[in-house]
Amino acid sequence: MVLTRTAGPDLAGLVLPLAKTLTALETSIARRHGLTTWQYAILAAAAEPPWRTQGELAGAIGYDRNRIVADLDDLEGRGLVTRTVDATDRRSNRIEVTPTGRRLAHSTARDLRAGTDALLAAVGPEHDRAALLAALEALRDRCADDGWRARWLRR
Amino acid sequence: MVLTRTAGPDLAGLVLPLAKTLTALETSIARRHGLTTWQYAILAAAAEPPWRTQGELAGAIGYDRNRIVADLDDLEGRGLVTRTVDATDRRSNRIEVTPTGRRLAHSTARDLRAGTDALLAAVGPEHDRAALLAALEALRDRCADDGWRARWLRR
DNA sequence: TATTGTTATACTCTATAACTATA
DNA sequence: TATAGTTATAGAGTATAACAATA
Repeated sequence: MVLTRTAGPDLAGLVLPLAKTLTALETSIARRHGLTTWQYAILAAAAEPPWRTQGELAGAIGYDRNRIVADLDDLEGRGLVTRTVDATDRRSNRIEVTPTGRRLAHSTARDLRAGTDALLAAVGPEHDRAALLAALEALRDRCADDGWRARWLRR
Repeated sequence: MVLTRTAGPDLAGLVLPLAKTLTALETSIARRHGLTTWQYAILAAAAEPPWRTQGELAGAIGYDRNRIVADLDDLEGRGLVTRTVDATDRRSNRIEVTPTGRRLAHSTARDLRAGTDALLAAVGPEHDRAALLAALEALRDRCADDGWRARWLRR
């Protein structure tokens, strides 16, 4: 969101613009396929069993159970997912992706993958790329570390 | 913002959560120093000469000339910056950071730096860290590349 | 009483337009 | 007329609360 001007290596100054671009890429690609980024996330997450309820689905992609309703209304209306009341618990809905929805999710994922690959090509040889991804994984794990979060993210 | 489930290395799935955490870190640290992230960005950018006008300052940090007004009102009211009409062009304001504002910017930057360093410590030896930063720079530059943007970011 | 889906409401951040004073 | 600063307004995205049906 913001520059953090410091003398040394500025991690935020490197990562934040990159994240902004990746978000724009997701938005652009999803849009070309007639989806919002959340709709694509829903489709992609729901495409892999086990089937989930609406709430679980929302939670699985970091969305919320309130907003997912309208998106599912739209996806269902376009024949990309089906919503059926669970016979064992009539409060909850089972979400299933139709073959059409599955194809759409796959083609979107393919384009998205091609776009990020075209970005990653800037990093050079294969082993540099692997090292980058490994380092990013280490950072991602540290981000989830309770100790680090308690020390640095408490208000 | 969103998961991009693909088979191979998922750049967005690695970078986006990291960016979210870095943003949360900035928000948290700035808040501890009584600032919003934008206010900190303003203070940090204005702290280094050449002195700028409001609009240039906003542009320099990716902010906009409308919203910076209220932030400068606040910063000025707290004695962290001064706003003086430019004598050569009475339409524009010259923004200057006070010694107090400078100290606040520095202490905030120090904490921010310490937080990201604690993250980067997860990456291991010094040369791995350097390689990561170099790779991120390459990605950042590729993000700005007109060819890539035209191919992947057009709507 | 608790939970699932649903709807309504409010809040934050951002984007656009319009006004003033200077040039 | 054009520009810098300012103000007001509208929009997207998000978060919170309340409701009906079901358990």
